[in-house]
Amino acid sequence: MALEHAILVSLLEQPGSGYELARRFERSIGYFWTATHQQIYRVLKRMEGDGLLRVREVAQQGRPDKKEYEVAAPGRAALSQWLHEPVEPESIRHELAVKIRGAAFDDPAALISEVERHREAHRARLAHYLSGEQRDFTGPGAPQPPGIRQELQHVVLRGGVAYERMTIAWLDDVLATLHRLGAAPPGA
Amino acid sequence: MALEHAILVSLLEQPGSGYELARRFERSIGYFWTATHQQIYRVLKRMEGDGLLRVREVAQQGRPDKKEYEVAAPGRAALSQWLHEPVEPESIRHELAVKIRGAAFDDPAALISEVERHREAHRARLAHYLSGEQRDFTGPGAPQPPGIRQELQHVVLRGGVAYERMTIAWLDDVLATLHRLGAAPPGA
DNA sequence: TCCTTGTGTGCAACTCGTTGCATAGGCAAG
DNA sequence: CTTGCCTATGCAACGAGTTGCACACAAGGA
Repeated sequence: MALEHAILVSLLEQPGSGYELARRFERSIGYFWTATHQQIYRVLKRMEGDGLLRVREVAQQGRPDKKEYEVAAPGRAALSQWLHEPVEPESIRHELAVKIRGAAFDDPAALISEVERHREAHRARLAHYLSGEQRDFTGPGAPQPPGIRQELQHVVLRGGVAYERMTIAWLDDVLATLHRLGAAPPGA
Repeated sequence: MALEHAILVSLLEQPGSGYELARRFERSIGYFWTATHQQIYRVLKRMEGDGLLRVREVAQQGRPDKKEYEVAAPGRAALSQWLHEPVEPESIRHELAVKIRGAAFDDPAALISEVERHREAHRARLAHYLSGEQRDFTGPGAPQPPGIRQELQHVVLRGGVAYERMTIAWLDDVLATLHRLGAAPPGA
């Protein structure tokens, strides 16, 4: 059900079409909740049917028409209700960790390039977060003083930054461990 | 498909029944991959049908019989193949982050108790990891010198510890932010 | 001219994952 | 002796999420 809520939040921040939402889910909101355009279109249709959203056909020039969605009163109420009920702390799912444990039954050194690839992806994401932070929150163009919305978006972004930094440090630890094991004789 | 691989790793570490696997997915492997017993039983059946696992009926006294699974040669090969192909870096899914951004459209202060609850859950998980680390890796009962399997399990556990520490620090940041906003006048 | 890229929406089929329920025996506490 | 918990396996139904494909039009480059 969380996709619904992520869509409500995103549409409250800014009304938009399914396509636009899909692109937001590649950045911004997508940093901590992912969805494909298929899923988004399907859920938007259902939410509209449930009266959570209003839709408006918008003609555009040089582009196909779009359906712009915005949050209706029941949608706002649904979000508010969800905010007041507890959600369970996340259960992490980390494929790479499974691989690392699995490497004990194969060749640990073969994982090195894979881990380096992940490290590079996280480094790039961190750089991306930091430039976004500069642009939207700490740079000269940022709203002064920041509103509640900016404050909350910023603290979420700081979480992303902390996550990436922690992950990069851990991947360095993993690489050091794999190199150490590569130097030692293999065996189960 | 990652559940299959997590099961292969877990059964290589120690053969066992669906029930036993389900319990491992509540600790150990479950720290970075979750699954319910339903899913596990279904996947075990499929994997056995695909020849990845061998099954053996084991009679027990005072308890129902169980089916003990162990990895067959094709299962080992499937794991090895997976280890050699790249997986995409994780897309995080963090419901609490969605809530925090959503709080801008409701009452931010109402989230405080929820965030505190999460903080407590992460604190408990960290304590649990640390005691497990002491028991299995850094304490006096740990194997000396550690084998490859221990080294890799340990580095994964260190990742869990780093994750929990980072998360607790971030939740403190979130709490400070929410308190600061609570002192200021509300408004969208 | 054709091919690719981008905007915009959507169906169909599938796998993954969750929830509720069912069965069945043993064991322990009230 | 009944209630509840633990071990142990499983079905059925649903919801969440992915993948592949399709259509339609516009713009730009080869």
